Amino acid sequence: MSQKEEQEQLIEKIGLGIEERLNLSPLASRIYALLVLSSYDGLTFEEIREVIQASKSSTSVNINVLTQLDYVTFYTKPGDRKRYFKLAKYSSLISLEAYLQAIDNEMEILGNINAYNKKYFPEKFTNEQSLGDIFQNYLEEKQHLVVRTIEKMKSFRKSEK
Amino acid sequence: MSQKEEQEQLIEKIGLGIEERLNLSPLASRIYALLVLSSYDGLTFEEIREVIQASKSSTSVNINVLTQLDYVTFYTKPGDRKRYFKLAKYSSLISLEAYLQAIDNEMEILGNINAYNKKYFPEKFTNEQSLGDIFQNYLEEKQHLVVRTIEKMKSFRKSEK
DNA sequence: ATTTTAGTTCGATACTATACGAACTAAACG
DNA sequence: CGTTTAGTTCGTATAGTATCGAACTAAAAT
Repeated sequence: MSQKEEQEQLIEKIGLGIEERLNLSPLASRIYALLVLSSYDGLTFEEIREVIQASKSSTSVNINVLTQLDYVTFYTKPGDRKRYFKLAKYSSLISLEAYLQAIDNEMEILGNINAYNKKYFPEKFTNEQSLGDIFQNYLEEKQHLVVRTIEKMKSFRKSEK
Repeated sequence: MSQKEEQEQLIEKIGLGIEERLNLSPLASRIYALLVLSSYDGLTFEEIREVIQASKSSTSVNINVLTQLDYVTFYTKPGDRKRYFKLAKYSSLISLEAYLQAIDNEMEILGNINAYNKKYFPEKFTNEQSLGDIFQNYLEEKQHLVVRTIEKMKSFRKSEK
């Protein structure tokens, strides 16, 4: 299998994952995926278009979405109007921060549910808690893991500067 | 605020979360949310319809989706044609198992990406790994956490029987 | 046996998301 | 100054859900 074929197949595979995890459009996800596989040096608008086979307008819109979300950055070269797009080095940090938000939200909701049930069904609430406890414990540990990972990444970034 | 109002607001809030996390339709998510708040005793088809304010057809379809996915079960009473729907006791186990699948998939993809980059950009690959390592480590720990939680839940279930 | 209850299935409609082409802009080049 | 390059913006087409109402079915009640 040629590199091109390998690349194409991987883009589809990664793209589907991105689409789910980050809630991006298929096209944005494919661009993201392409950049994951090409992140060593930036790709131009036209290079991206050629691989992804999308119109200028869609390419433009979706690259902009990705840059606005800080998943993608670009650099320019003197005497060259093109932009060179690449995956933001800390895109994984960005997405983890978003994920932490989601976890916090889930924990808040779980709190709401417990409060509601305690208020309106106090008698049934006390027993039969263990399964809920296991889940709550899981959520807390996951939250800690994400927080720790974010910290690790940040301190790595600091050490680089 | 009345119980009804509180319930309505919580249903919307929980529903949005479910919609994202489990990729269910808005209506299915709301039904799920309602059952989370009423799981002590089952609700009938009509009771669900009334709270959710959806048509019979949509209600039917979406309850069936939820039962097929094992998020919801029902019981019947002798001499009563209605079904009483409630959240499956182990719905959280079911969704964690789905989540584990997603993590495994993500890890496989990460492996694919590394293999691809190693193959086509071997020189750039060796240095600059640390950030990727942090992420990979995070994924592994998350996987373990989920596996451990699933085991806890299963052994809890066993102890109940 | 006919009516009611409890839901199911089908086809139509409405809504949203995704992507496109064509016309446009702004900078640089010749 | 006119043209090319590098993209942007706008309105439109299309496709894929989600939900609905209406007609249907199967079991139970009268």
